[in-house]
Amino acid sequence: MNKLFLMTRAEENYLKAIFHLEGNNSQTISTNSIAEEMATKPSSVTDMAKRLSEKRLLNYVPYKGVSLTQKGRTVALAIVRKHRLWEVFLVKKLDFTWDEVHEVAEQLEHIKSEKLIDKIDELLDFPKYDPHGDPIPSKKGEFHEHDKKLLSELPISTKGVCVGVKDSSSTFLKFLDKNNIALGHIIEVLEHEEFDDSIEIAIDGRQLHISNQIASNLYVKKQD
Amino acid sequence: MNKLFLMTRAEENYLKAIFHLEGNNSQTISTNSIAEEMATKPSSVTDMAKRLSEKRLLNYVPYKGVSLTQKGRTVALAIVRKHRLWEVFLVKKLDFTWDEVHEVAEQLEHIKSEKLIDKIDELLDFPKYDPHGDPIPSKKGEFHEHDKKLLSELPISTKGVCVGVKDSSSTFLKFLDKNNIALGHIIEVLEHEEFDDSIEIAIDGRQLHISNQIASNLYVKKQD
DNA sequence: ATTAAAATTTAGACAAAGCTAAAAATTTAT
DNA sequence: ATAAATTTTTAGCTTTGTCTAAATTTTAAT
Repeated sequence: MNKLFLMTRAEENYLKAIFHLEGNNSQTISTNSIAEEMATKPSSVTDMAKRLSEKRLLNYVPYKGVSLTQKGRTVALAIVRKHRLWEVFLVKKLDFTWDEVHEVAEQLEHIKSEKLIDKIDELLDFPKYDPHGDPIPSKKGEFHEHDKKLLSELPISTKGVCVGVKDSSSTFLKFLDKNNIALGHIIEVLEHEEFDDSIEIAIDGRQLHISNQIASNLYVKKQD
Repeated sequence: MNKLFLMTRAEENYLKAIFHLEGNNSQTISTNSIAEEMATKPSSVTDMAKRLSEKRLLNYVPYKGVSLTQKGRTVALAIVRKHRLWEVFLVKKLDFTWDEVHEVAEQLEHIKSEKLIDKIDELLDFPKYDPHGDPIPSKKGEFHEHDKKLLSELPISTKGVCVGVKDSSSTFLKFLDKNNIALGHIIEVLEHEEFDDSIEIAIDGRQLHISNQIASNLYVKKQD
């Protein structure tokens, strides 16, 4: 029936990377940017672009770039779904911290068993977001992003719930842990230092001074 | 430190296959038998034998056969441990049946994360046997087989607890399910038909007539 | 509108892991 | 003990996915 099963690991990784690069804005993606994202060489990307184009997973126009076909997007969504569900599993069931999950999920996302991932989904009670606040596509590929904005864009004296991180590197996540900043916490912007765009925030009854670098990597949902 | 991490999937599968072929009797294994076990060609086995020998994971003497080195045995045990722990996980936590787990565990056994498998082990409360009654090596590689014998070898009027299956093919396991034979059940041999070596057994208060083919694929532990 | 710079593709190589067909070694049978 | 049969290895080829270096195309700059 569907040939999604005979995807190689490399092919899956390319589709996933392109999915991430496409983001919302659906422009065409350069081979160069894919190479950078995947820590490989542009010439390797070209090779793979041809193969995936053969398989109707990518639209590829030489020298112009690449975009996911409908079929390619479906495959990419399935992988992202698996990746994020495994992340939730690791955190909720095995007490991994949110900075430990990515590496392992990169492996687990390639396990081929529809039943397995559906059972994991069920075990976790069908979570909508992963430990970093990123949305988890449903079995049908539906998902919705939080209505979020960067903390750095939140006006003074307004409050927001922390709903995600932009940078999910281990160092950033560990910094947040150390400062007791976690998803679900309410943050109020108290002051804005014009000189370096750092801000003073209130969180959990504490006051904290954070750099713009931090604030522009934290997503908040504006409170009504 | 240890290079166990840069094993490829193929290499791991070879070591596992050789481990299974070695069994208790520690003779040298022919390339032919490995090829058969792995559904591949003897020439491919020779190639891999050389590579694994290079890596000090196998003792390989051309034309004479192959055996695991201590290092190779350690790697093989780690893979078997992962395979069997995942099988328990699938059955106990995700309601897979014992005939469904093998295929998925074949994939999961290659996930590289010591923390992951140790947490799974803990979540399952350090099981000693997998769903087919095979022993699970501990983190240190220790395990002990049940003191089992084949049901076909149990004398008349003696009882045994069912502790494992020899054949763990889906068809055999489904047959057992259909006849309500599961690990832990007590079986008494009532009669022995000399003509075809079939036997009459009592299990769960029922009486059942089973062929020698069945009886010689079921392990029991003799009751005291 | 040329030219220079940057991005992209092509060509050719390589490693892993497999295959087939032929050659060599070992075992078995007469 | 030799020939036949079997097992094992070698040699050479294939595919996947990568790389480097060279060639080509596109974009940017004067």
